[in-house]
Parts: sequence; structure tokens; C-alpha cells
Amino acid sequence: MNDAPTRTTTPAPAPTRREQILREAARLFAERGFHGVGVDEIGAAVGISGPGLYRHFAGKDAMLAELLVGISERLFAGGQRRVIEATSTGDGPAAVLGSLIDGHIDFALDDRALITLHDRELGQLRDSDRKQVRSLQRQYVELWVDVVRRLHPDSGEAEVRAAVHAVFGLLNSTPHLGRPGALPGRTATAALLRRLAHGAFASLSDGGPAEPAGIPAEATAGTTADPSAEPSAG
Amino acid sequence: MNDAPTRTTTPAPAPTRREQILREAARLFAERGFHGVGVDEIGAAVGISGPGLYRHFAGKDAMLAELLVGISERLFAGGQRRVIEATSTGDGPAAVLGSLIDGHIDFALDDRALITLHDRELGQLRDSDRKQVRSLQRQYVELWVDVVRRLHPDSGEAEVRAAVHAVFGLLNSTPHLGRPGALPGRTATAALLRRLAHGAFASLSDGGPAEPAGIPAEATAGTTADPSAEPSAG
DNA sequence: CCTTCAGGTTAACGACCACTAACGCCGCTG
DNA sequence: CAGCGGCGTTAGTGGTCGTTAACCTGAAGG
Repeated sequence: MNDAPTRTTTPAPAPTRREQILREAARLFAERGFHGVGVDEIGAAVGISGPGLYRHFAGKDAMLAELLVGISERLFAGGQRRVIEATSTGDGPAAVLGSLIDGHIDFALDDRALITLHDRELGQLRDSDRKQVRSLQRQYVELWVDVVRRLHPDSGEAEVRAAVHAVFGLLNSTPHLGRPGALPGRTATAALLRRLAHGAFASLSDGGPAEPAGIPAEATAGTTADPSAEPSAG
Repeated sequence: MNDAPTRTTTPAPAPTRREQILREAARLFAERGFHGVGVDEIGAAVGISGPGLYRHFAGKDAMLAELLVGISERLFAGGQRRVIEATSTGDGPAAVLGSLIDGHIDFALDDRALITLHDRELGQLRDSDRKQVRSLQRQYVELWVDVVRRLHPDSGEAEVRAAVHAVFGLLNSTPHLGRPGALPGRTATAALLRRLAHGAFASLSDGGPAEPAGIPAEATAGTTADPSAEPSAG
């Protein structure tokens, strides 16, 4: 019903109770799923209990909506900023793509829970919110597709778009490697993901193995050069 | 509480009602989440209504458990079979890895819903089932780690394991590109995923870009330092 | 001192939902 | 025909959960 109370007497960058709730809710939703977490648990996580949350949010759905819309906006805004910055300094598409990759890695490492929710609980949103999130996601993907296509002009648009989604899957795998002693530290993880992502994109022009291993090429004929690229318009 | 009715009077390879239920349940769970689907919906999807499901399964949890354990077993068994086959014909590690990749791609394309559930609803399982699934997952990962380490002996084990998880994320991205007309066809999608996966692994020895792309150290501040960040994520 | 208001509290309500009970149909088998 | 077991059905039940209602407290303002 409402949404205003973000503004108090000051623009206060201090960690407000609202943000506290959002952070804990994100963590819990990522751990056990949106429907698997009760409002009492969220409240308990921030020291208040149950219905006290309704002084800050219209409902449980509103929390999820704010989380998903927020991360979509930040992802897109950050990507856009990096594209503009890197482009304005005269860097080529390779550097721009590198910057996008680095930015996404930072996101994936800093906000694991949100990255997880981002493609897991989208279906729980109200139609309007879901549309907004999807629109932002699409714009973000488009940033990547544009620069990757500039780097690999011989690849079809659909192929590039699929490759971008696949690399997202690669970068967003961070929640799965959280195990004890997975990697020495954040820097090493970031470096590894960076190399893997660049390697994946590089294969677009490399002419890598296009046919199943140890199987006579037969069903794969015509798949390497298939620029028909006719996305069926939504 | 029980689990016996798996064995009826015959091993009947025919598409039984049980399998029908499992298929529809997998689809619905993947679409709206385990808690987001009611038993009535699952029943309706196979033409019976609500509690009729309890003639075939002990409960909703049992369906999910059977789905997750089943796919874990099939993934591992298939991977093991491919490793043995490829190895026995004297192929090198590259060919073995190629076979693993192809097998995983087949899985990801044929059983999208299950691949999705596989890492999404694991937390909803009873402890014993979850342990079993995790054990199978670990064994499956180990198949990959072994062969990748043989291909890239200079990489550390933790690094290789993380890379394998990341490539799983890449290959499992299929649910995100399944939309109408995303790519010309299944063959093209498989070929693309294959190239991307091989490209990613190739970067392990390539010495790719190990440091952030040319960006004023500002957004990346504090990221180069090494906080041995180890979230306790259970 | 009185009011106000933000931000809590506990109690209760209503909806939903997994699961059970009790019953019915029908194709077997003897 | 009798009986039985597989497979459904509908009605009901207990519990959980999101949300609301009503009330309390403490600090700010005049």
C-alpha cells in the first residue's frame, strides 16, 4: 500500500532498520526459499518479532519485490556505468567486456544471496514487479550482447545471447563453492572466474569442438555456422 | 514413513502412473518451487485429484526425494559409465572430459526441470535423503575433478573443483534460454554449450587475464585484499 | 503535563494445505 | 458368484502462516 518511509529527517546513509531487515530476509530466502521462511524468522533475525515487520513493509511479498527490483537495478546501472566509462576512455570491446565481467564477479561475490534469489524466486512476484525485473534483466543482458557481438561479429545474435546467459550461469555459481576451504580467498576466486569467463567467450571465435566427443560428425552438420539468428520476438 | 511400493508385481517398463506423476511434479516444482505447488495441482496435472497421489507416494516430500535422488544417481552413473568407456578405449583425458561434457549437456537439455530442482530444493529433503544426494553429487564432481586435474596438472585441486562447479553452472543455464526460438535447435544449443565449456576449461592452463580489466581502482577497492572470507553457509 | 507518533508487543483470525478417513468402483482370481 | 485388492473419490482435520487488531512505551515538542 505504501512505500515512502525511506526518507526520514536526513538522507541518512546510516544502516537503517529497513536495510537490516532486507539483508536478513535475503539471506533466509536464499537459504530456504521464499515460501520456506516465515515472517517470525525474519523478525527474529533482526531482533524484533513477527508482525513488527509490518511497520516497515507492506508484507512479505513487498520485501522480496524490493530485493529483486533493487538488485536488478544495481546490476543494470553498474553494467551501464562500466560500459560508458570503458568506452569513453577509448577502450576496445575486449576491455569493455572485461569490465563487465569484473563487475558481475564483484556482484556475485558480494551479494551471493541476492544473485541466488534473482533467478530463483522471480515467479513469486506480482505481475508488475516481475515485469520490471525482467525488463531490467533484459537490458542488462543487452549490454553484454552488444559488446560480445562487437568482439565476435561472425556469431549470430541468438548464439551470443545464449552464450551470455551461459556465462551468467558460470559466474553465478559462487553460491555452490562456499564449502569449507573451497578456495584460498576472494581474490583467487575472482581471478578464476574471470579466466573461465574469458575462456568461454573466447571459444566463440576459436572454432572449438563443435561435435560430440568421439562421435562421427553427422547430426551436427550446419550448426557451427548458423547465423539464421531469428529470435522470435519475445 | 514408508517407501516400499517401488516394486509391484512386475518390473513393468511401461510408462506407469507413478512416472507420470513424477514427471509432472518435477515440472511444477521447477516452475513454482516445492512449497509453491499443492498436491491438488500435481494430481490435476495427471488427471486424478488431490489425495489420490497418496496411493503412489507416501507424501509430497517423498516425490521430491525420489526426484532428487533419482537424478543424482543417474548423473553419477552416467558419468561413471562414460569415464570407464572412454578410458577403456585408450582415449586420453581430453576425450574423457569431452564425453563427460557431452553427457552433462544431454542431461541438461533433456531434464531441465530436474537439473533446476537439483540445486534449488535440496534443502527441503529429510536429512538422510539430503545426505545421499550430496554424496552422489560429490562423487560426480570427483569424476570431473580427476580428469580435469589430469588435463591441467599445474592447477591446484581447489581451483579445479571450483572450475568444475562453475562449468556446471554454465551447462545448467539451459533453463534460462529455453524460451521460444532461443536458438535454432537442440543440436545448435548443445554445440554452443560444448564449445563454451571447453573454452572455459582451456583457460585453466592458458594463463588468461588474472587481474581486473583496466578500471580505476575504486569500485574494486578492498577486493584485492585477501579476507579469507569463509561464510559458514550450511 | 499532555499529545503525538514511530516502532514495538501479544492475541486472534482466516486461509491454505498436507494428510487421513471412509467409502465406491472394477477387474481379477477361485 | 464371492471376495479382494488396486486405484480413485469426497469430506474432514490439524497445523502452519500471513496478516490484522488492539494495546504499550518512550522520546520529542510546546
